[in-house]
Amino acid sequence: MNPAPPTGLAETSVDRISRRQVDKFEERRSQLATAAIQTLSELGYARTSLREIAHNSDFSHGVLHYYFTDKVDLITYCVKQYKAACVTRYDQIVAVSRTAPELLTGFARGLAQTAREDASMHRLWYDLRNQSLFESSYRHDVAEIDGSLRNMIWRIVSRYAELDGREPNVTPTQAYAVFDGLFQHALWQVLAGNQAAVGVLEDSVIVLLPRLLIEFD
Amino acid sequence: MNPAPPTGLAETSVDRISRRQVDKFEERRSQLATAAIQTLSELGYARTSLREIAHNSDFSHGVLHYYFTDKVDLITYCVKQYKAACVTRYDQIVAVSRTAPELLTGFARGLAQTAREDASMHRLWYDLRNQSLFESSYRHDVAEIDGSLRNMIWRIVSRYAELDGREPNVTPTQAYAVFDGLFQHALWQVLAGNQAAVGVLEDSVIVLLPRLLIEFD
DNA sequence: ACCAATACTGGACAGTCGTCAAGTAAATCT
DNA sequence: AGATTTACTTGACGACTGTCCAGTATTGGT
Repeated sequence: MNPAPPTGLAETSVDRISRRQVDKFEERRSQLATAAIQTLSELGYARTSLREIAHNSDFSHGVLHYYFTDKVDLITYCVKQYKAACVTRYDQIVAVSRTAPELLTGFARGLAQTAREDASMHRLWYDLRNQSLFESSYRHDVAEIDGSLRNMIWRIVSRYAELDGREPNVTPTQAYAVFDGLFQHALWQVLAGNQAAVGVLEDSVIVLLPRLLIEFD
Repeated sequence: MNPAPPTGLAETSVDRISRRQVDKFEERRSQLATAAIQTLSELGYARTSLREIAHNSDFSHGVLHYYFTDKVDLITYCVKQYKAACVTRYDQIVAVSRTAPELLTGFARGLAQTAREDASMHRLWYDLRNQSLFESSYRHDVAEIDGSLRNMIWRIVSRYAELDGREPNVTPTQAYAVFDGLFQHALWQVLAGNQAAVGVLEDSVIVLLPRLLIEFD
């Protein structure tokens, strides 16, 4: 029923057509996934239904089974799409920072801004990560995103160490766990109404990141 | 319909009777909550139904509305009951440790053991904490438990500092966020099948706790 | 203009959900 | 022992769920 993906290497006219179809197909999938992500971030996994997702899109509920085989397929697709939008966020801070303090404050401010402005999006991430503890269907993709986030944090930590002329004294996993913990708690506070928590988060990052490097002798 | 709680100060015979009834009432509530917690820790919030909870108890599904007004009431009760069993866990380690290294290894080992043996229980905690980001009904009780856990961590950190003759250099919130982050990531690994993660957790705690104190000059 | 393939709608399905109430069993009191 | 309250069961209710499908609108090739 669904259009087949492009098959051969030589691009015949048939292939060109089917590729255009596949592009449109992918485009709509992405569009529906966006509506799904919005719904999920508002209601949470437990209370999100396919009908509600469709209601937040321009289409009826039946279309979801035209573009996705089932609910797991849809949400898996959402998780992957979320990743693409999220992971590269801090690489620019790494790129532009010329000194260690500059990178430090930039990173801290970036995390704080994310907690302030993208709170719903990130509670969705934590919700889905938690779902993967119960439904193994999501585990693989969640692990992939988690790894990407860990790498992102590590790029920051190791670049910070480099700019400061020192060496990291923790593993990537440890660094990620620390900042993830800080961010998560700030997020909880923010969503509970405590806007001041983003300032606390910012300060915490500034205090703790330097301590993840080896001490001066 | 439900027996009233004890009313007055002077304990008449009527009061004694009603208190006995209240005790039995509370006992059964606790019993049902235990079945609910077991179910929740196995299936997660999103897939736990009242019928499944009743199925994991000795009673039929109708009884749940005899002892709880609705689902929120039941789960709120579960959250509170969970707290009582969980929070005091590490205080004994603080009490018996005579030296800083002893407390350090005891704490690290305790966390690792918890991640190994009570994994399902704790993924339930994270699941419910996450639910509270979407359903404000649970927010108050979750915040209370979170505060208790933070205090528990802080007792360990401050006692560790005391035994080591130094001072903590982080806030209670920061310390809690760090160890919560480490624990959560280890828990994810364990539930994904990577048993080695508990060793990593143990090492991480031993590496990081000392760095939460002010450095020697 | 016609036709076939694609895109989408909207209703129906079987199942499950939380909730409730009528009815039975058990315990308690007089 | 009989009467009354408490404890619990069972079946039902309407609402909602994911899934599927027959049918309609839309598109694009010829």
